[in-house]
Amino acid sequence: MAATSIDNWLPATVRAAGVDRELTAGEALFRSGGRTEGLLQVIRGRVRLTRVDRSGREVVLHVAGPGETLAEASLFSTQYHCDAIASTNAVVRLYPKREVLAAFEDDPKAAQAFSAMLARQVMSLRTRLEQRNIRLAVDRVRHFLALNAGADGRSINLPGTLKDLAAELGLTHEALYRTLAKLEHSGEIKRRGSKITLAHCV
Amino acid sequence: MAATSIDNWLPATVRAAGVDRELTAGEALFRSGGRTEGLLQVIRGRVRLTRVDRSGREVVLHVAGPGETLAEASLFSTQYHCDAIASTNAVVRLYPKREVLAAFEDDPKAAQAFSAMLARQVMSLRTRLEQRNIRLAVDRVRHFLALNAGADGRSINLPGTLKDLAAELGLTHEALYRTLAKLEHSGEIKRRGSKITLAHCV
DNA sequence: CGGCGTTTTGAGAGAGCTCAACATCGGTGG
DNA sequence: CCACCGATGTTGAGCTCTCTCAAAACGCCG
Repeated sequence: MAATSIDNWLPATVRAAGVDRELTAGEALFRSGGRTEGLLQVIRGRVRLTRVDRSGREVVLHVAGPGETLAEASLFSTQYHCDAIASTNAVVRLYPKREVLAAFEDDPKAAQAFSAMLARQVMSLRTRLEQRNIRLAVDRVRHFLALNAGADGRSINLPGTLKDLAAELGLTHEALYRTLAKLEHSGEIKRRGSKITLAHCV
Repeated sequence: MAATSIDNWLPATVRAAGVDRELTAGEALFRSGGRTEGLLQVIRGRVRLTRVDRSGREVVLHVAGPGETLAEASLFSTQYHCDAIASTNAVVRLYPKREVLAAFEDDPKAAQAFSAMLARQVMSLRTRLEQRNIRLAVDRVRHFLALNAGADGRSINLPGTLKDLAAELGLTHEALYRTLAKLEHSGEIKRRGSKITLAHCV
């Protein structure tokens, strides 16, 4: 995930220009049609991007959590094309468009780093989408474990809670618990706290 | 989708440098560890990106179809980090790295267009991922229809076959047929060939 | 200790998948 | 022109898996 975060490449000049803003749950960060201001990053809480359809129903495009950037494409357009609403109390950081684009012009390396980050995000998202094509929970978990095995190819350190993982995998937490229990029972994996070890059939 | 394709922004100079290559099903386009050559686009057929895990099993990262680009991140790295294998007989087009990166250096606008395209792809992928979080087939189809309604907000032209759509939605084609039939029966939509019209409750 | 969130297990229902049969359509070749 | 074929579209029936609802054990922190 680190490679898909802006925190690694953002030039110091841009970083210094970052401005934080607090939002209360339900408050709009921006509205469709509004003038774009820059690159946004969620610091705390969650912000959802939505569109409102003809019949007035809200259609969710994405829910961004801490660390994630928001509406990157708006950097290259003058108006927002969806609404951003705080789902919880939240803090977002704004890097003004002027500074960001100027950094890209001055320093082709920075522009390239930005492109590289976006390209990695595309890869990562496509992989997660591929994962969702896997029907059976067991296979989906196996896919995740295989992809997230450390350098030794056998152990995985879970970053957050199992509930979070369940959400990322598109399973209920109960389904994930059961699946992990089954895998451990069958001897395919071993668990110690938030660490999982694959017992590869040699 | 058009906005997420390279066909719209790729400078003529780069486009002229494109080289096509034919692959037979099962043939490798590149292998993990190999030197990266440039930006790849699938013209015909399908190419899958995979990694091989410890136990020798193949883990699929992505399957790219006609029009899609492949391993964009490899533009910014010297080695591939996965394998690309033709799943069917296929034709891929290679835009040499030299030409592409040179175009980005010479013309900041081109670099920006590339970033913009990637940013739109990220948005689009996140939206599709959001869609997969929707459990019920009916709601998933509604979400798709709401997001893909034309300018009038009421009609949708299906690009491909319903089978393709089913795959994109993560449903079996049977489930999609049934869901559409149900929606049409209930009067929520109308179908004429590959065109669907929403009958919004006024 | 008493709450709160995570982890865990149980039982039941419902949704979609699987398998299967058939209709439809477009193209191909006799 | 018609028979044939493959792919798409459509509907039926049963089954399996996951979701949902529920309850309880566990750990953490005030």
